Parts: sequence; C-alpha cells; structure tokens
Amino acid sequence: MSYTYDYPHPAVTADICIFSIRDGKLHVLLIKRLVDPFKDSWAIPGGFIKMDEDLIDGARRELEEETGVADVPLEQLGAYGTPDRDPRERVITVAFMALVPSDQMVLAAATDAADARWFDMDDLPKLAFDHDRILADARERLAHKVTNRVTETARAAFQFLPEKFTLAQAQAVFETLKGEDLDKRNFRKWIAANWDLVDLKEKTTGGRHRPAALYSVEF
Amino acid sequence: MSYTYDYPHPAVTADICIFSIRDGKLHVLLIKRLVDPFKDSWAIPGGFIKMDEDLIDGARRELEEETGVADVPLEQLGAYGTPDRDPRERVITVAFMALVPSDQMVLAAATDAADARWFDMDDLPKLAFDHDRILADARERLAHKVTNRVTETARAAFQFLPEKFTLAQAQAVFETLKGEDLDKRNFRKWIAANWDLVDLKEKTTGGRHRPAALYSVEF
DNA sequence: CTAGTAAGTGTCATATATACATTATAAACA
DNA sequence: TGTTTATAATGTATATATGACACTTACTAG
Repeated sequence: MSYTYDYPHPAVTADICIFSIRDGKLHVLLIKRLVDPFKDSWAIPGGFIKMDEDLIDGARRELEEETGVADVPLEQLGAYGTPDRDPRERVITVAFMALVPSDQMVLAAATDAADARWFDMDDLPKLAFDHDRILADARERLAHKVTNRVTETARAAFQFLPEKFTLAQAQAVFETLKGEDLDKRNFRKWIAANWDLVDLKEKTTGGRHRPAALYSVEF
Repeated sequence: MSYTYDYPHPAVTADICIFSIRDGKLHVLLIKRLVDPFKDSWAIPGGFIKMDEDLIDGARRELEEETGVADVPLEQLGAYGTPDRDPRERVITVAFMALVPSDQMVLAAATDAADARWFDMDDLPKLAFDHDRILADARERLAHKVTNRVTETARAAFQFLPEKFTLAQAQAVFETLKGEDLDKRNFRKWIAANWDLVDLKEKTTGGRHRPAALYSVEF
C-alpha cells in the first residue's frame, strides 16, 4: 500500500471578502490580478493555501500579501468548487469574510497584485472567476449578522463611528451595513436595548438645526 | 508563464454527516475504514473529490460508494483544513450533512468501506481524524435548523413519523432532533401554528390510557 | 369499580417587531 | 427680531413569539 493517496489533487485557495464603509457607502476590497487567468481583471483577494498552514492563516496571509491589510477577524463563509470555476485547472476555494474600518488603512498592492482598491458595492466591476457569486453570498451574510444578535460583526459596526457619535450617525452606519432604511424610533429603541451607550451630556453645534446628543459605547 | 499553477496541491475530500432517528434516538451513519490511516477505525463517510465533479456531487458519490445511501439532500457545513488533520499528507475536507429516514434503508458497505453502521449519537466510538469535531458542529447545526423556520431539514423531521401520527409521537421526534425536552402545550401550539396538520378524526386504540387523536401533515 | 397511564387543554408574563406623527432647537437669512 | 429650514427627539399601539405552569379526561387492566 502506497504512502500517498493516488488521486489527482485540485489546487486549493482562500478568497476573502473584506467589507468596509467609505463615504457612507458599503465598499469591498478588490485586487487587480497580475497574472492569467483573468489578468487585469478585478477579483476578491486570495491565493493558494500553503501545505503547512491552516485555511484561515492562508487567508490572512494572502490578504496581507495582496492588499497590505492585516489583523482582521476572518469568518469562514464556505467552500466553492464548481469544476470549471478556474479555466486553468481544478481550483477549490474556501471563502472568508470580515468587516473592517478602512480610513487609516494603507493599501499596499505592490507585491502580489497589480492594484488594490475599495469599490462601492453598488458600482462593482466585472469580477474574475465566480467571485460575483461568492461576494453576493458574503453580502447577504453580512446583512444578517449585523443586527441579529451581538456578534463580533455587529460590534465591528461601531468602528465606523467616531469616539463621540450621534444616534443619527449610528443609524446611518447600520443602514449601510444592512442595505435598507431603518425607522428612527425603532432603531433608537434597539440600540439602547442592545448596547451600552453612554450619554456624554454634550451636544453637537454648528448645524442649522437642533443639536444632537453625543454618545459613546462600552462593550 | 507556465500553464499550471506551480504550487503543491493538497488532497481534497468531502465528508458527510448523515443523521437519522432509530429507536427514538438520534443516530449517525459511520463507516469502518478499510485502509490506513485509521484503518479499522470508525469515521464519517467521505472520500476524494474527483477532478471533474462538484463538491456536493463528490459528497453524494462517496456516500453512496461507502454506505449505499443515495438521494439525500446534502447541505454544506464548511471546510476543515488544519494542516495535520490527516497524518499522511495535507488533506482539506468539505463537510456536508443531511437528515434522512433509515428504516427501509439498506446499508451496503461492501465496496469502499469495511463496514457501515448506524451509531447512537450518545454512544459513539472514537472517530478517525478530526471527525468528532466535524460531527459536533453538524449536531449543533441540526438542532438549530429543526425548529428555526420551516426549512428542508425541519420538513425532513416528519419522515420519522408514520402517515397517521399522534402529537405525542411528533413531539418525541422533535425532542430527539433538538436534543432537549419540550413542553407539551407549547409544542402543540408551535406545530399547529407552523405546519398544516390534518385532524383525521381517528383515534388510537389499545393503550392503557386515553386514546390519542391522529393527524397527518400537508406541506 | 379502582388504579394506572397517557391525552388533552388555556392563561399569563415577557420579549420582540413594526407602524406611525408631532414637538423641540439651533442656524441662516430677510 | 422673527421667520424659515433642517434635523433631533420622543411614545404608543398592535402583532407575534416564547416560555412557564396544573388539572381534567378517557381508556385499559386487574
């Protein structure tokens, strides 16, 4: 009996959907591919799993190599393995996702990708492989996670708010992540019931309207 | 530029957790391994994905080859790829699960496994690889799916009931699948609200107690 | 006819979701 | 200074889901 499995092996990659809010709109981090297939196409970052690294570690490494983005709390989305999803050879990919702040983030595309940029989710380019499907699945999952219970993902939403924020700002963030408008009064009830808001007893100034109360969160 | 990716490739398998109720207890379908590693150990069925088949098709094929079980509605659980989960070489597995009736099912282990048997989930043998972890994840998912909304999995629960069943029988099935006891009155409210039960105007006989009304379901 | 056993049934409290309209307060401007 | 404009702030009613909880009914066996 031989000591290696005598079956042909597919390639295995990890692909990562990184979401952020920029300019009040949901964005996703895409890279421009450096090599064929789909050279010069946009794609979600990802690459080959090394033989000695765990799937999530491979995902983290590829993400950093292609975009410079590090230290994000990835969550597995699932495996995608339609036989012809890669025109070169059989490639099975394990998809991950995360929600991160991106303002002070410096994208470093140089090494393993021709470019790395944030794209508005409402204005996406044509994507390589089956990445449009993976991304759609991730988008759906994001919307569910953001309000359904107090998950890591929901907590990440507050990263898009300044230290001191108004409830209107918070509502805008959650609306962006969910992809739908929320009722103001119901949102305020929800956030007060589910998060530990501190009323800072300060108000905004300068607006041509009634000033808003400022809050901070404690986790 | 070469036409194949010059990275080493891991092996990729599909592993399948098949649940059923037998004797009123939750069981899982395991196979006895025919070859090393873990020769003669029990394991959840599974095997190598072929180069031209989709993940779910590979899972279905392996399941049939190793157990004789066919035509089950598999759902993907996720990918497991810890580097040393297989002592021989790097193997990444994609796990699937399903809930099926098993009474008239004939297990045919002969071909690709030394044996195939149903095991009581409360009396499992030591499992090969990391299959205990995969199985634990599947068990948890099953419990959630059975009552949370009207899913395929929830519908499958009725397969464990005869054409005409009492509400007590139905409750027993759902208790087994959830792994916890349910309140009789609350269960009756729930099943009446969520399923289309037909009161057959018949009653059981022969019990040393008050006869029970018989129902059937319509989907 | 009595004992045993499982069937059958309703209410209250709590939590969550959703719909919906008016008043309050500051800045800008005439 | 007072009028306009823009956003902030607030409460109630309804519907639905969840979970706790105890007594009466009806058959069988002895």
